[in-house]
Amino acid sequence: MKKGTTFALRSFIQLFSFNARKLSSSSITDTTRPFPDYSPKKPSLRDTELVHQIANAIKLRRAEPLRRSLKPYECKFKTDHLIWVLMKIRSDYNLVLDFFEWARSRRDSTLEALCIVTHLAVASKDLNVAYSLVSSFWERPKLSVNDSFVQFFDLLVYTYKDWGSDPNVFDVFFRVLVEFGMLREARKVFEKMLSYGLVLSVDSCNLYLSKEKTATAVIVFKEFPEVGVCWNVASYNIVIHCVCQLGRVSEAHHLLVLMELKGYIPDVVSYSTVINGYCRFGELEKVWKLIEVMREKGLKPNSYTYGSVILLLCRSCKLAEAEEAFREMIGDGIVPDNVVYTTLIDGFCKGGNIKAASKFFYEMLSLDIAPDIVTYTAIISGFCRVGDMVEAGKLFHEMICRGLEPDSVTFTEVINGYCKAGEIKEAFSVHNRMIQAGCSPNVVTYTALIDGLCKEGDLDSANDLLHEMWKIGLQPNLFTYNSIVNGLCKSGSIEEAIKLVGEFEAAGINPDAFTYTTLMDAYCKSGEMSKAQEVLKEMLGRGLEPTVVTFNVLMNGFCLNGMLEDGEKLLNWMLAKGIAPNATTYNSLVKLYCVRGDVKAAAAVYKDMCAREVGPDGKTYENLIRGHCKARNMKEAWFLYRGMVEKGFSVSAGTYSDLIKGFFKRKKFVEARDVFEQMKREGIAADKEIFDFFSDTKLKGRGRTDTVVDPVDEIIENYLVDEELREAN
DNA sequence: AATGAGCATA
Repeated sequence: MKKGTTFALRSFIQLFSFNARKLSSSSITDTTRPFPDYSPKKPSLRDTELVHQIANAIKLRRAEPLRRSLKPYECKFKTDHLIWVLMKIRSDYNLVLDFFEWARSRRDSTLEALCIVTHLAVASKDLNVAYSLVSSFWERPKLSVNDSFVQFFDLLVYTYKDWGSDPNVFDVFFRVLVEFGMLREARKVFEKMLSYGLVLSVDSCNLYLSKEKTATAVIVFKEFPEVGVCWNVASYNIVIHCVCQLGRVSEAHHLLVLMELKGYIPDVVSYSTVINGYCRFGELEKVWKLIEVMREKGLKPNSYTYGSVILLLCRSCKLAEAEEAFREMIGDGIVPDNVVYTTLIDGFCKGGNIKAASKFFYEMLSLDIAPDIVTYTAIISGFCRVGDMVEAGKLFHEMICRGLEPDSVTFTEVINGYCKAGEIKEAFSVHNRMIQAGCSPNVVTYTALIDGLCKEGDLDSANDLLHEMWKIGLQPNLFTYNSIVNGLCKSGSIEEAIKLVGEFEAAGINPDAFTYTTLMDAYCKSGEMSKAQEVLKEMLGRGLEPTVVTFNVLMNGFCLNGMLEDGEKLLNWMLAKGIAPNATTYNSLVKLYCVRGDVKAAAAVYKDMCAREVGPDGKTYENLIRGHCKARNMKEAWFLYRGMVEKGFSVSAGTYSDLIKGFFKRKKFVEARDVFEQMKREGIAADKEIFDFFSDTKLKGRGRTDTVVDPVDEIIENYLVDEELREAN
């Protein structure tokens, strides 16, 4: 524990502020209460004799174990004697501790004695022991917490004058309360101490400030100086953080400026906290500017500062810049920690670039930076996201082997991964393991399972699970209901879904943009565009903010239904309204143009999206490659394929097929085979069509031998076996 | 004194 410093408030002011003013010191005596006198019960003659004997025995036989020295007195010793003995041995602090422990072990201790020993510990500057003595009071359950607290505190005050008179004791007491989350009680202690003319140390007040609710902390920060607390830089940092948490980042920035004007020199933490605030609200420009300012002040951004910036860049899909910032940080001589690595890993996983994420993961391993459960959860979720449950399972196992216990987040992530991969059985088996491991599934876990069942079309089981949730006392939330709404929609029961929305709304859970977007999507896909627009109207009427996805659903609807003009109109409308389209928005249009055979138009859309700095995703590439392959424009298709791989997007079996077919049509057999080999290396099985291409060429003798797949090629062989089996059935 | 992870929509 840090050493606390307590000032006698009034004398502090007298010394430094109102040096020679007697008036203030006389007004002090008016308002300040003196500490009470200590008047213990007097021992009887017989007790005095016993106490004397005990004290002498343990003092003289200091070298022996206390238990042995006290053996002769064991029977006669009563709780009342404890304090009288302590009075006799108080100058020998270590003896006091031993004796108190002895009395405690035979349950002959009192709260008053605990207070006395605490005072002696503080007086001996043994703050750690003082801290654990006070803590021990709350670690052993008492009848009523509140009563005991008052009792404890009153006794501490009562014994103060005679047993130590070291004001640090109240800092210790206060800190324990704060650490135990008893903030109201801590506050009471603070105020009581004021009435005795003592003000607790800044360090203790900072601890309290950091644990208090954000809004309260801001108020405390304003009020405490009035009673004599002199805040320091750390206090400012805590409050800056609170103000950021309240979403008032510019105010926090203002506080940063203000503190400097008041003579407190902001440090790296002050700047980093405001920077982190701006990062949370996506104000990248202000972030760069502030980093510049802090550099000018001679402060070097550290891994926290960079971590915040990197997180923002990841969240805004600027992964290349995130990596750039990371390299810059290393170039700056800052050693990255596991948090920064985890941020990057998670960022790249969410951006669909599992390769880059893995690269960072192994990079951190090679640097001996130990991944923790958050890191593992991030990388596992990355593999889950791309549907690679084999790798996800491996990492899950590896993490357990490293002695890291998966928590409910990790388990839920894996369960969700299996659900999304359609492996519901596996998901439930992990669910069972989770329970066996003593980890309780929560609403998120159940929602993942329900969503998985819904996507399987097993709405009955989903419903059963919903009832199980109720049974074990878990309240389904909006996520849970939205999953079921989606399930109903996908199974064609849009009306049922709408009924359910009405039901949970009546139960006090209001539908959100997700709910409405799901319903819109259902109508779009069933070709009922006017109904979809009605849902949109209702959603807007309720003041719900549509998201890009809402418009993407609409865009997808237009494109699916061949309403190209409406789609283009929607895009322009979005641009005019300042709603930033993303890759999915453009993908719908790209796809429609490709389907119509208008690759030129598709390429124009692609160019447009790039010009607007919307990064293409895997789907963009897939659609464009398919379009170009269909148009036999293999140069362009190959270029896009290279770009796609370079950016780390995984290439699907479909895209490989498109390329192979395209090359075949162009009679580029070497290229076709290269792609096929690459596909094999990735462990992706070719479909029948591709196989036919290769076998046809072979049969017809059109291809050169080296372009033909080896007849013992395992994939084809496997395929043949499969086909034969299928045909046999 | 300040950073990182899970569930719903295209």
